[in-house]
Formats: sequence, structure tokens, C-alpha cells
Amino acid sequence: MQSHQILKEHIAKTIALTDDQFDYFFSHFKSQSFKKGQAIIASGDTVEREYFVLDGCLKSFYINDDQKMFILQFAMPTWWTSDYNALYSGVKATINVDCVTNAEVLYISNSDREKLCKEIHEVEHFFRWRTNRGYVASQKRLLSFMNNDAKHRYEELLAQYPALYNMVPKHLIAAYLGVSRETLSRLYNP
Amino acid sequence: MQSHQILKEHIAKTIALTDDQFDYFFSHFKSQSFKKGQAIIASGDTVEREYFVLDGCLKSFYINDDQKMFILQFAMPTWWTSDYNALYSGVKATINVDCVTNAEVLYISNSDREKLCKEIHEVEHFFRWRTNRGYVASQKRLLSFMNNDAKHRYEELLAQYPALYNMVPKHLIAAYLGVSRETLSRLYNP
DNA sequence: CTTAGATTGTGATGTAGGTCACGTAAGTTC
DNA sequence: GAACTTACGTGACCTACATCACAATCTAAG
Repeated sequence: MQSHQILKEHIAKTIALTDDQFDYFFSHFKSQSFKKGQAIIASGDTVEREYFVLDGCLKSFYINDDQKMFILQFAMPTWWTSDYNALYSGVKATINVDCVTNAEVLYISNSDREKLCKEIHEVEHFFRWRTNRGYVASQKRLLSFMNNDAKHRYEELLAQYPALYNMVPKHLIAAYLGVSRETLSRLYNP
Repeated sequence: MQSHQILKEHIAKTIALTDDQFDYFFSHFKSQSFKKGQAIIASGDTVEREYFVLDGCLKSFYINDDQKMFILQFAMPTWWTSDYNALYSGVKATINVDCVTNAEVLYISNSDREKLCKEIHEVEHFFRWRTNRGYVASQKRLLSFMNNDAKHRYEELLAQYPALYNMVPKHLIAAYLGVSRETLSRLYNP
């Protein structure tokens, strides 16, 4: 499927744009291919773009002072990702984004998104709802962290993304769950 | 200060409305007083409104099956709160909101907010940015949970809201940090 | 084929924080 | 001002998970 069509169907779930409007909207995106392991945003970068995944899987993650990795999000097809704090506030990136698998993405610059939001009211509506959903999801995950143990969170994750199990190495799943890879290993090999 | 003025100054930080536009916007809000301890949203409710705090302090929290409380947010003056999952999706509340102190709030219905967002492009922009900031804050808190121990999170909280220390009982701070009140007590009485 | 790097399992041991139990002090209510 | 309730501290013990160490596969590059 064409990237044009993938994005169009994704947008159409939230707002109704005419074909001309969508073509104009789409003209602000560029596509790019990445290889497995390749970095898209590195800590310290100036972040100017956000990414829409067409194919493959990205991860956004934080590396702490002890070089330990914490994964905020796996971005699958039709997911958006970036270091939003850096993108919105203009500060340097503290979050990294790279490729778990080979990946195809569309990207749009922060300024083009803002321009489109201003020009087309419906587009602003779309981005408001996208963030609304992200906010609710983020609060749910926070609650799960406070409330549930690692085993419970692991089952939750697999229920939500069965594909992940055979797609990404276990130490990345551990980094998403916030446990050590050893503990994760013991969870399903008791 | 009048509630009209408090909301006006809050909104003006993000968007520019004419006086007439703001008056129209404001006409969709109603004010309400609550006593300390009073419930605003209870788990199981249908949620139709979101709340803007004028004075006092609210908390939004989750109660798990063991009757253990987890605080998502303390809402201070000029903060917004609700069960956003319930509000946006029309499902029953799973989050509770009540008053840590006596409180004055403004509230607006979900349908009036959506109507205003449609009628006034700038208003939609305001709510998009409000959620953007909330999303970034929520991700930061999630990272802090994964990365830092309870003592670190406690110091972070006090740095961010020094007022809380003398305003809310310690067991609520513990419920925000995701530790038991005993552990919190031992953190600052070593 | 061969070597180097990932990936995963598993034992031994350490620790942050939970739970239970009890005591004290400070508000509240009648 | 007595009777309750809420807030807070603290000791004893328990548990989930981290860390360290080592072995076994598996994969990819030369």
C-alpha cells in the first residue's frame, strides 16, 4: 500500500478532509527508509521532526547515567513518535529514537505541522485527538506501573501487542517493562 | 480575583481571544464550591465535565482491588482535571476526583468544550497545547518511576511543588510517589 | 568454516521497599 | 472534656526484583 493511502486512512479515522485538502496535507511529509539499529533521534540532538511509521518498528527510549535503557514506546505502523518535549519546547533531545527493525517512515517538521494546524481547522482537531489518546494511554501505563508487578505488566503488554513477542529481543521488552532481562526471563521460565 | 479573570489570564498564556470571544467562551463554564474531602467524580460515574481549579487542591486517584490508593495528580489553582478516559470515551469512570482542601472550581461539559473547539479555532489550539503539555509531563513522570527510587522521586516532587509539603497529609504524598506511608516516613526520618 | 557478538537461561546473593503490629499525638465531634 | 478518628513514627520480618557470574545457543561477518 502507498504511504499516501496509509496516512489517508489513518487520518480519516478522526477527521474528514477533501481529497484536495489531504493532498495538500500530505505534501508536507517526506518519506525515509532506515535500517535495523539505525538512529533517528539521538540524545542531544535538536529535534525538528516527528515521525509516522509506515512499516517496521521503532522504539523511543531514555538512557540514564548508568547506561541503563528505559523504553517509552514501541512505534508500530500508523504510530507517531518523536521526542515531543524537545520537539515542542525547542530544547535538546533527552529521548532517543531508533529502529528495532528495518523501517519506512513519513516525517513532518514541527513548523509545518503548526502551519497546517493553523491553515486547516480539522487538522488541528486531528492532532488534538491524537495527543488526547496518547495522554490517556500514558496515564494508564503510569497506573499500571504503580499498581501491578512485572508479571502482570508483561501479560498486559503481550495482550496489547502479541506481535512484539517474536519481533523484538527480550531485553527490549524488559526495558519497556522496567525490569531486568534476568527477571523477565524468570517470569516465563519459572 | 474573579474567576473570569483567573481563567482569562490562564488562557491568554497560550492563545489570543478578543474580549467578546472570551466572554462567550467563559459563558460555557459554571462555578462550584466543594468542601474538603468531598467527592467530585467517583469510580463508576458517567463523566460529563472537566474541572478548572480556581482555589484549593484536588486530587485524582485510582483505587485498586485491595483498596489501595494511587494518586495520578494533585490539581492546584489553574490546573485542569477529570477522568479524561471516561470523559473522552464515554465509558464509566475508573478514576476518582475529590478535594484535598476546600475548593472553588469552574467546570465545562465535554460537549460544550467540543462545541467551542469547533466554533473557535483558537480554542481548539488551546486545548491541543494543554494536552501536549500534559502528555509530556506524564511521560516524564513515567520515566522517573522507571529510573529513580522513592527518595529521588520524593525530592523531585518537593522541588516541583514546595507548597504540597505543608498542605497535604503525608500518606497522600506517599500515594502519589507510589510507596507505602511507612517507607515515606523512613525516607525523611532516617 | 570460523570467530565474534548477540541473545537467553539460571544460580547465588544483596537490597529497597512492602506488610503487620503497635504506640503516640493531634484534631474533631458531641 | 471525654470519646473518636486521623496522622505519623518505628521495629520486625518478608518479598519482588536487582546484580553479578557463568554457560549455552544462535547469528552474522569474514
